[in-house]
Amino acid sequence: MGEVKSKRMPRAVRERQMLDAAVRTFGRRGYRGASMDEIADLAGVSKPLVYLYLNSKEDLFTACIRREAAALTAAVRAGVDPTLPADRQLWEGLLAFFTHTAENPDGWAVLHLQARTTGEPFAAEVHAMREEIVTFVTQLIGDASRAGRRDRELPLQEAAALAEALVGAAESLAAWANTTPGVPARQAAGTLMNFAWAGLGGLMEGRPWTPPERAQIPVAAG
Amino acid sequence: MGEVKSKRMPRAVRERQMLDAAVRTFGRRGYRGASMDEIADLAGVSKPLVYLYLNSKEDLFTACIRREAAALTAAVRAGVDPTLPADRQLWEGLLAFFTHTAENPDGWAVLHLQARTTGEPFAAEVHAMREEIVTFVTQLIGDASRAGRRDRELPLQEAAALAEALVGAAESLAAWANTTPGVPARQAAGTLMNFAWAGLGGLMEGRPWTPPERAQIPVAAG
Amino acid sequence: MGEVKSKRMPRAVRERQMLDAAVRTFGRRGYRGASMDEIADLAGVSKPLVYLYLNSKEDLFTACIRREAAALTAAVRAGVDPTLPADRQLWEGLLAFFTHTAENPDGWAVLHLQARTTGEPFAAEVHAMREEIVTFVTQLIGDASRAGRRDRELPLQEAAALAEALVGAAESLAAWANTTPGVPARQAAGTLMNFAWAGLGGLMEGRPWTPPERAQIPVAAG
Amino acid sequence: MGEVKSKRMPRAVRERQMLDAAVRTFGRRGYRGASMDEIADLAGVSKPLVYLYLNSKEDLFTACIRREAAALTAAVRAGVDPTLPADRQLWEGLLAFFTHTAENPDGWAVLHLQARTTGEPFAAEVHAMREEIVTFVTQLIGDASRAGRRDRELPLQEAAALAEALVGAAESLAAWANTTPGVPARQAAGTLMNFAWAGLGGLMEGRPWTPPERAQIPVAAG
DNA sequence: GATGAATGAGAGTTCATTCAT
DNA sequence: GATGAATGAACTCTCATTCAT
Repeated sequence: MGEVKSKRMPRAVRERQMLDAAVRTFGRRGYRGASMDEIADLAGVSKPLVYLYLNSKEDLFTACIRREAAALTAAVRAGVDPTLPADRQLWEGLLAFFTHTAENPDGWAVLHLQARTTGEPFAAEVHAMREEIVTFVTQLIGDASRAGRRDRELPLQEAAALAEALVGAAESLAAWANTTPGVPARQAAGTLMNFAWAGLGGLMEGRPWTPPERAQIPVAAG
Repeated sequence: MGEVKSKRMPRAVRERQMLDAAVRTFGRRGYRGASMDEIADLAGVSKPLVYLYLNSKEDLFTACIRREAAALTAAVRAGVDPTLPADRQLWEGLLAFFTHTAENPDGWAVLHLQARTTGEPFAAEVHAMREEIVTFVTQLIGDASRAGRRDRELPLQEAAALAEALVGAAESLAAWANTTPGVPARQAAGTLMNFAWAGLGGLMEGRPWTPPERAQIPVAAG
Repeated sequence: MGEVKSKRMPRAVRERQMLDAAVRTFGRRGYRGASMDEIADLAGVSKPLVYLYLNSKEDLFTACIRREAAALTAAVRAGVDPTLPADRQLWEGLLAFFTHTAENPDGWAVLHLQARTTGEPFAAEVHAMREEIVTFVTQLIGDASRAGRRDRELPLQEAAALAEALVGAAESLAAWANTTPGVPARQAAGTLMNFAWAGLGGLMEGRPWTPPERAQIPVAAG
Repeated sequence: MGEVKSKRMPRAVRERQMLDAAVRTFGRRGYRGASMDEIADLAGVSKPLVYLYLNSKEDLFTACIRREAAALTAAVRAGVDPTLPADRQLWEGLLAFFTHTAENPDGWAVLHLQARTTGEPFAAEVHAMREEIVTFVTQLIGDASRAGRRDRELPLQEAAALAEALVGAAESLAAWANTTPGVPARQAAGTLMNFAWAGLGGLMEGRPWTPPERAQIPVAAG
């Protein structure tokens, strides 16, 4: 015996196989470049079964987006301890984010590259997830601001713009880290944390942000 | 009277019309989502003429990428005065970049969103342009570092990673500024300049980077 | 009732229908003149199904050539008894050849007219089959020569050239017999056999080749 | 000085250039495979000029057929001396035929391969020319028959069928001689003359047809 | 007389999607 | 529950043909 012909599997399992195949195919070929044939083949099922379970290409893509978005936000949430100070929370969130995207490159490609370029029904889906993260970061920045010097608290809109920049930088660095060999998640997170917290100015003046516990987080390599 | 049927135009003019239409269509629909029919219609010509002048969909897309990449780098180069100090150069470059992308949203979409997701022949084309910019920013960071405190000069690899983060942040902010109404190029550039130069830490401690001339560049609104 | 919509047939049957339609269409219109639409219509199926089963126009044409070439050589081989003397073998081969081409005019047109004019991938396919036949005839001529007067055995090259002429004459006569009404296969074979074996000189001197069994094979009609 | 831009040529010359280009292109690509663009390019003129002079692709192809057919029949006619005995006339005709087709391979391809496979308006054009030649050969065979033994004169229909076979063999040998290197026109004509006049039987019994002294065959070279 | 500019019509091919079994 | 059979619609690309200059 063996799994040569593993027919008659419970629906949930089959569905997961299909989504796995779809995420991989959409992530590499894009929405239009991916064909239902290829996805069905990769999932090891017939095409009509894909339609029976997932209705249409649109629905299938949406299901991929939702699953991957949920997985990413869950991973980040799970990595952050909300009782810690803001900078520590940010550090942990970044670490979780870079780790998850590195481990799920196809899922990340679906979210970051493909869903955003394929047009409205899908872009909105991703936008919602992103908004959640940006809001979280905005709050973090606000908290840190209040906990810092009292002279000048950052107004909300300013904090939002900064959160946008920070999240954008993280997204770009994730793509860069996934593409460039030898750049682990921890290092990407370190680079960005330094950049964000100390700024170029601070870095050049020898005042880097210092990560917790593991004393040395090198900015790039060395 | 009336330009109802403005036929028979010199080749150069028609070609520009076609590229304009193609950039707009590719930018909004993506490479595969765009149809040559739609492009020809939008350009006001017949499909065969598009093929006569631009050869194929691939060639047309490549021509779009090249034109837009050249326009963007030209705009940034024109905006920067290489005799100024590094932070001023960065500021001017960002301003030029945000201004140009705001004025050419479709061109920017082609470069940033579509070309990178459509696969190798095209992604490489954009990668070359981006590399040029990243190198420029890396040098800027290096220069600033050498001009600052001598205690610790940033190593090249560190500067490169920071440049990557900075460029990535700029790219993301450009998309954000183009999408969010009421965020002009100047403000996007200001936010990013502050973020990069002072860092969140610096900002929260009331040490923002101060832009030249026009005394106050508020981070977000104001 | 009625077979108005006889859908859902097994693949093998559909494939044969498609090949039949393709042979007919290619035979009459030529490779380029035939459209996949027409072939699909004639086969009673939709175009995508033709592509699903036969891949491309090129592959479809190649499949036609192979099928018809195999059928023709099989028919000739089946008609010839290799234990008989050379002239009897030639007679039987010609008879089988003219009979088969008369019964499959479209297949013969594909092989003789269309495949040879459509360019290299296809011409080579037919050339191989023809070579087989020419070789067979060359051997026959050589055998007959050895069995005849010993004064002068035909050298191989001469036999090959004669075989070429004989096969060429047969091909031309096949087209003529197929086009001219009232010229049955048996008569075409008789004419050629006389021409080949006795030559014009022998015929005019009243020394025709005499076919076996059925005493009288008239040269043309009568 | 210099023919760099040899514009403004008399119509007759331009037309000949176009026909030359057309014969070459049609001969190699076939009617449908040849594009008016390629023909105009090869002729060194613009496409509208081709249309101005030759009206349409159909007309152009017809013009090619007519010109090449006229040239071929003229060459054969010029090679034959009608005062000689029948076998000598046949020999001279074959020699002229093989010589002309060897010297005009594209023209021969248009007549023999392309025009016959492209469908009715064109096939009829070639058929007429061929009929002329077949009739000529039929007469030759009849003459020879009457001049030979009186026992049995060949009936007309028999002579016609033999003429058909002879012409068919000649056509096939022409293609073979043009394709096979090292087979000059004289040899092809010799092979066929032997085949036709003596027959395989006669050849094998050592009674070949003997060509006239080489001296007075001025058809090809000398 | 000669041509650059332009197109209507149709070709091969692919794909998301649905029955009938 | 699962699939082999089948298709409507759309897409890229080409070609013969014609104006306007």
